Amino acid sequence: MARLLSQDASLRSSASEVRAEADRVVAEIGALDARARADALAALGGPEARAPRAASADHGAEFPDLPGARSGEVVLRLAPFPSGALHIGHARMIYANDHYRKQYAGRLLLVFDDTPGSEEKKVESEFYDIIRGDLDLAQVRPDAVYYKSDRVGAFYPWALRTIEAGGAYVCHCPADLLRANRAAGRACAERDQAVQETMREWNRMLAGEYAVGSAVLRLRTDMQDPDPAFRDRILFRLSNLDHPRVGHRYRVWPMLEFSWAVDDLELGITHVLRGKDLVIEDRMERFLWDLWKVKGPEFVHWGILRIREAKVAKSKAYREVKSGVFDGWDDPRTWSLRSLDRRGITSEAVRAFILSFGMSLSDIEVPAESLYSENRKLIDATTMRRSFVADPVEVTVSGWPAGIESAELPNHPDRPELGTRTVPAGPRFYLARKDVGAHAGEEVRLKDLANIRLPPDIPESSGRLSAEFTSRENKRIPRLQWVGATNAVPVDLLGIEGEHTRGMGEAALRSATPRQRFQFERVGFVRLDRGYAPPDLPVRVVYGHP
RNA sequence: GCUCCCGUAGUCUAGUCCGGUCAAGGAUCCGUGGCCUUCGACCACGAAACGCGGGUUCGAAUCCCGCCGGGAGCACCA
Repeated sequence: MARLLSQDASLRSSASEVRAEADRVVAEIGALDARARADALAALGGPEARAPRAASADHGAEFPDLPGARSGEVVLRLAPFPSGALHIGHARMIYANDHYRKQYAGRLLLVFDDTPGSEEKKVESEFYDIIRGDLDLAQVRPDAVYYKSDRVGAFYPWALRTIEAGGAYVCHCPADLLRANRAAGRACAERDQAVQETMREWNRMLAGEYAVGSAVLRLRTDMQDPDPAFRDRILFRLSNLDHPRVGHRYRVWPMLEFSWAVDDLELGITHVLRGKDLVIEDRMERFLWDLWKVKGPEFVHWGILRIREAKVAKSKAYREVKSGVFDGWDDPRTWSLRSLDRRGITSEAVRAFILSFGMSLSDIEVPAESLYSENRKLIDATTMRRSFVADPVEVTVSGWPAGIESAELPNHPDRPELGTRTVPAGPRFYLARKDVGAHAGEEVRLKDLANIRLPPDIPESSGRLSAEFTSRENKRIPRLQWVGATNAVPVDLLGIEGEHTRGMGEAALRSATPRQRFQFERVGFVRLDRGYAPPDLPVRVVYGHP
């Protein structure tokens, strides 16, 4: 109908009649089956019937073309601050950049944004390697690596240029006064400073004549700027924090915006991809480039992303790791990339998960379930099944048929090509206390094996009890997960809240080696941390997801 | 408070620039059934959305205005 109207304006005035007629025709067509419809269409010489709309591989999420980008000429950057391991929150920075690098056959630079930070957020030497390891895990290899701390000297000429252009002044206001003035839109007396005076002051800063906190170089924007955040922002400040790479060599350090205004130029960055929490930095960089009369890269943003389960504050993770409350940077509670790896969550799953959000500017909070779903798609078909029971009770089955000493179980119920394993089966078993309690006095089936009757009274704490064999007939009664007691292995299951669950695993787990993935039936996917080390170290596995 | 950004099912996302084929597509989650000796996977079916109010138009998720809601920034951190 739309096509009719758009092609013949004269019909528009009688649109309601056209609609009625169109509805009749559509109803008529709708009554035909697909084949008749296609035939009729062909008879009219029309186009082939359209296939139903198809979704793309990335769930259809959008990555619009980068403005002005040409294949082979795009240069992007990753700019982590080395004060912790890379978190799942960093994954968007990593994969969005990597996605565009591939799309445009571009280059991706790793630039450690290692200016000294603050007392609360310090640069620490161990994190350079940790972050590079995290990128390896993520399977994103930078084309080159730079360090801001190597480039401090490169920033000073640009500071001079800014001062000469009349764009900056040295301010001695204490931090709180500076903030109050900014909020009030009030200029301090030093704002009128002449270029020559600023030059002298700047040299005094460099010469170390001022105490930390007593002088800053500020950009002269406009103290009446409608955005209070943009009023005369700071360009350089003094810091005497010991830097892991350059020690105390520099006292005058650029703020993030200034350092990037320079490096985005000097490193030849063509496109800056960042979260929209950093939009004011765009404006700062552009302001400086205008002052310097140069042209800088384009900016593209994404919205704020939160993972519902991963709301741990970065500073909290840092404290807990340092104090030893957390295992380390791969403790599941950190939600670091390495902790996901430890849980058996593949980098491909993380990538697919992140790319599913596209470059949307919406602020979103997603459940980790979506990530788990991606991982399941990737590992389910190749992951062997194993039995594990938590909080086990040893059950001895009386009347167990002689001759049944083991069972051959498939490694994967849907994939016979993964083979089978043989596990000892009875008369002694481990069953989960929870299962036994829920079916006291009932006949239950040991999954894939035989039926037994549980005793009516289950002692709260006893470690063992007895049951009786009933039959091997495949009855539709509750089926319980079991582990044959012979050669069973103690297992320590580390959960994502850092909790440990002790249980028993089937004999086949004796030979399992670190980094192997399994699905513990009815529990979830796990990854082995440490193999069995008798006499006292249980197999340790880390829980991944259902 | 000021500045900027964002509002499509429970949660993400496509569609919005260039109004009609969108009685809105996909994913995930949830429910039911199947397969069936996993609470996993797979298959089938089902439930589920254009924030609100005006306007323009034959026709609005799409354009305009107002409102409401959410987020971010307002560090001598990054």
